Amino acid sequence: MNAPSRPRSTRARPAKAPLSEDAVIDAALALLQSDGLEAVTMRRVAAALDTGAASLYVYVSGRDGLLQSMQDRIIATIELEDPDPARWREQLHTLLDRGRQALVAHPGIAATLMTAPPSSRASLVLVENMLGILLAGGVARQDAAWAADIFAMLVSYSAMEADVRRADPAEQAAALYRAFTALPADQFPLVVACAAQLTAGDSDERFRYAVDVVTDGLLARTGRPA
Amino acid sequence: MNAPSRPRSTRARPAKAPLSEDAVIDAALALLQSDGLEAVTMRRVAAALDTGAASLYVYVSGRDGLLQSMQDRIIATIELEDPDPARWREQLHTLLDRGRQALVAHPGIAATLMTAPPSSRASLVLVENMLGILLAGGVARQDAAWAADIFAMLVSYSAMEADVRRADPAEQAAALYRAFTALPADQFPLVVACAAQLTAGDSDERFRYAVDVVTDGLLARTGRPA
DNA sequence: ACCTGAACACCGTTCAAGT
DNA sequence: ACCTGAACACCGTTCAAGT
Repeated sequence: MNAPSRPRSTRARPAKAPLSEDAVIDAALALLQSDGLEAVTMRRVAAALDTGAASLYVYVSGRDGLLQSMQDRIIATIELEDPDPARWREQLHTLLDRGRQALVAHPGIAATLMTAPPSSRASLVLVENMLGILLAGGVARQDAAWAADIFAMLVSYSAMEADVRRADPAEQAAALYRAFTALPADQFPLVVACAAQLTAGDSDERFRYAVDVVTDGLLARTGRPA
Repeated sequence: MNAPSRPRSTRARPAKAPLSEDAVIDAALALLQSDGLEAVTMRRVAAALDTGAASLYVYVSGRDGLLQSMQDRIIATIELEDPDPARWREQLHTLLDRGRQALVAHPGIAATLMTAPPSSRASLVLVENMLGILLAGGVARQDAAWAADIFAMLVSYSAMEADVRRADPAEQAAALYRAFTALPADQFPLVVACAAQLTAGDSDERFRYAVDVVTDGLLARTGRPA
């Protein structure tokens, strides 16, 4: 049973890549995309690699470390913008949208960004780029620094919202609208009156709005004494 | 060994409250405050109530339901503001600060708000109040509705940041500053140059800033065509 | 030197069996 | 009718024992 007639080229055992940190992260990302975040367990990732959970600890410090590495890999794929004072605001939108899309492409990862904010090289590159764009826009250093934090939060939050609303967002919004309008108007007059506004927009529109509001707020501060 | 001489009033067995949803939530909140979020397990909550985990399922739909109920209890404690056009901006800060403090007083609960946003009556009351304040400030309905979402996010995020920075925030900021200034200046010129700004401010200051920026952004839009 | 089976100390949730 | 012990199907992590 051990001398198969299958042709044995130099690549006879094709896939079965040797274990490595990258292989572990790849397997974990594949699992994340197919089965969601709670499927990313040490045991399941190991099973996907045809080994036991214990073997992963050679390449990864544990589940939290693995999640961090996954974040880094995703963040590193975000293409940067070369700051241009003539179109900085558009560049900001482009960069943040790319970040949001990278997270949305990996459902569940956004939630991990909130509990364990990334402090990796990849995220620093992003901060550097964001600072460049904001400073190109004439935003003061302190404002740019604190705004970078706010924008990062908007990206994560919006991606999380998109994760939650993935299934039939229009129907979810409609259900929310019905729930709001059905509330007792004497107790929730404004929620009832603003039901349409509260449920308006998909997560792209809401994201764009949030970025615009913060940007407008920054501009309102520019050149104004602290 | 079973007939103690201790005086036996009508309250001989003092604490041992009968199980109820409130009792379960109380026990869970106590555990949250003393041992953190990961200590809030069905088994440990049950143990604190001198029973088995299975007994909790009569009063609570499961761990997620329990966490939701805990959120609601905390949110319900937030005192509201009576919207006044003359001082709406101050009222907004007051309300949001109260929300933030309520979350910070229960370390770990903020993280659960991000993954499972509250849709309870208590949070609707808060949205109603926020809308009232913003509309009193002359903010347009659509802006107020979307801004309510952004402010809620700022509150949760800031509380989460405070949770993370609980231990020695000044030293953490100093360590971050050292890390930033130690970066290669050719690759991260702006992060190095803005190290002081990036690490400036405690979480109260950063929170106040974020609320102010968003408010300024809203005002910049007020009366401006969409 | 490298890898891993089996164990440890936990989880949330269910349900048959008890009172 | 109410409660719960014990079981089920999982976790992350460690480490002695194997190759």
